[in-house]
Amino acid sequence: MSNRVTIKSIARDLGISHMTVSRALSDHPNVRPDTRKAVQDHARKVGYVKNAAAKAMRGDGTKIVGLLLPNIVNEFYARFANTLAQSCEDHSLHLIIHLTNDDPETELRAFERLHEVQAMSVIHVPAPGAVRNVSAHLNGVNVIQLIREQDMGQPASSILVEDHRAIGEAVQHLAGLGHRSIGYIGADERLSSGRARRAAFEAGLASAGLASDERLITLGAPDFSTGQRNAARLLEAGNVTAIVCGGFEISNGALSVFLEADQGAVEGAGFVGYGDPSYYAWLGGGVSTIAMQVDELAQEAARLADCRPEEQPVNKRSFEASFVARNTHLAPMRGGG
Amino acid sequence: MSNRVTIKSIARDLGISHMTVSRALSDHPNVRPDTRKAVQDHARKVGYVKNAAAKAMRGDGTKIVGLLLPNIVNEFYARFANTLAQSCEDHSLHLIIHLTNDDPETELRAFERLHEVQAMSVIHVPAPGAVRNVSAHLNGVNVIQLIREQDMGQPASSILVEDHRAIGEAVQHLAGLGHRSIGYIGADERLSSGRARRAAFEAGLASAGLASDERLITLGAPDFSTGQRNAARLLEAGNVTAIVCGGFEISNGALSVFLEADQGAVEGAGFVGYGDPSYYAWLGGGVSTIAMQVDELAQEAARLADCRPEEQPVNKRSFEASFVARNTHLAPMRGGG
DNA sequence: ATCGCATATGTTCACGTGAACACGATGCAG
DNA sequence: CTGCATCGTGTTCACGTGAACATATGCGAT
Repeated sequence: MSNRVTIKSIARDLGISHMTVSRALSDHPNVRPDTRKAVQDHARKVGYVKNAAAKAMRGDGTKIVGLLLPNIVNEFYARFANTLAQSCEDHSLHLIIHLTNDDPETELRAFERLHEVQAMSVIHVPAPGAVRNVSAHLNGVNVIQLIREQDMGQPASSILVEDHRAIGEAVQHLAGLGHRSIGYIGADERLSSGRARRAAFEAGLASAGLASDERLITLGAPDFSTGQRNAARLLEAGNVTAIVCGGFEISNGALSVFLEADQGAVEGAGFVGYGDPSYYAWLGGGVSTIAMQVDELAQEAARLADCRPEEQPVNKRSFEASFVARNTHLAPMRGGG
Repeated sequence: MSNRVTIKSIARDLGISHMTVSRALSDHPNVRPDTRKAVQDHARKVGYVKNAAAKAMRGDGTKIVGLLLPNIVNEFYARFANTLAQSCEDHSLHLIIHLTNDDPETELRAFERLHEVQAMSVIHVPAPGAVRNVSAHLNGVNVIQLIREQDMGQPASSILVEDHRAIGEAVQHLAGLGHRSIGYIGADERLSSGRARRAAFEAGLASAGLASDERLITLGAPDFSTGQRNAARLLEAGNVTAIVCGGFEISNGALSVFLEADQGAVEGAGFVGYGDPSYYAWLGGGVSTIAMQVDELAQEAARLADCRPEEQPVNKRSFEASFVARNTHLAPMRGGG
């Protein structure tokens, strides 16, 4: 049935020892050229593929990279995963995906599953919440945090988005359009990114000469409904003429409120999203937003992941985000046909 | 360094044989209850996690599922992968993702990589092109084809979208709006789905009492640029007043032409897309399209994947697509701010 | 007491790979 | 032609797990 071709079966075929085969296939110098060629030719003919499990058992490292994302539907994460998968191909890494839904329990289980397969590296967007007892699963694992930083009880590399400047520009852009009451919707203080973006927003207000008003800063979980709920609340309260978003899902949620609102309700209201999915260029005449260098983030992630943990120094890199000005005053959706 | 907790290290700790530990952890009956409890407690305390590689080597099956998709940015594939990943979690399966970009060579390499890790099942959207010599990598693998069918030189299950009726409805919907010259953009005959959708389109024309015109049926690779190029061509030629799409990427490409065109160029032109990403509900006032039961497809895929190949009978299931009527005459993008 | 059987535990082995070591053959310096 | 390095190849072992087989203990029936 599952008569797999192994180094030993090749050795039997050729009447030699399995070590000669092993050496020939890994281009070890101490093999006669003709032996090497015979082995390599035969291996190709019978379709030999190395057994990753056997290598893993020897402690040679698994070449498995785990990816933990809140979800993979949001286009930022999807695009990140897409580029990462391609880069992993280039690095001969196996990419295992787990979705956390930003839930610490689910994240913990994902780490455990990755421990099972002895993942070499784990790239993850840390879920909000207290330090979980993941460290048991991180022994000898190369941990790479994405976008957010969180203490894991052991050294970890991180790949961050530096969006301070871009968010400031967004606020100044809105101020330049005459907005004086600008609301903010972001993730709460449990996330490092939530803290940083909120600070960037307030710094932006300050440098635009506007006062910061606690009531216009609305925080919550980094999800669609937080965006939806808070956008509706801010607009209904009527004490805001523009909204800046500080999160991918939050941005989509808030945007949905703008697009589905009556024309009158959001007439003249300004909106700046977060993240730049392809369709933002079209929605409502073009959504102004904060864009990040997704492909670069992913390539850097693959680069960091392609190292045995012991030889990977802890590494921290930031990639600058940019403000994309489009049609900041969105056109709501035309009445459906 | 990597002092992993193993069944043997636990045995040493407790001064018993590793087999007693193995039996206790797998709830084998022949273990004294107190021994079992002692082992399980200790295992939990020291954070034992089973070694997947060792199990794989014994031929116990790897619980690894490979997923081969053209890309993971298109929201259909992203959503499929998202639900599949969650379902795999439920089934305790490890999900490895590979992107084929619809290229047979890349697909072949992906199969080889999955062979390396002895994937138990592979779920894939077959790339267009001739039969590749993948069969060498499919020994003892549970093959599940998604959306498209292609001979792999060995039995394979398949999960398909039955879109004949929905495409027919789309054509009739357009005919009902007065369109007489309806163009079609789809994948060419190398894909089973390309053949089926084209046939469905022509059947739709027939049942709407319209003649089929070869020149209005444009085929190509299942990608964005095919949609873009052919939509532009059909609209410029001016012998078409509506377009039906037969592919996810094709639909996005064609849609981009509508949204970026001058108001005059597409005034009154009808459009029906393929696939139903969330933003189709908003773009251009709402895009009419063919929607599929993505979550159901993914759950069924996980179900089929969670079987040792030898015990998985070949299985063929179809899920009915539906036509979603929205604002069939799209509003182009308003001039940007 | 002896046998037989069930229960609980221990020992050995295989899986595929490659490091470590062992061995014979060749070459070359003394 | 001896001694010793080098080259090509072979043998053994470990990695973690669990099946198969082996052993020990207890207990009831004869």
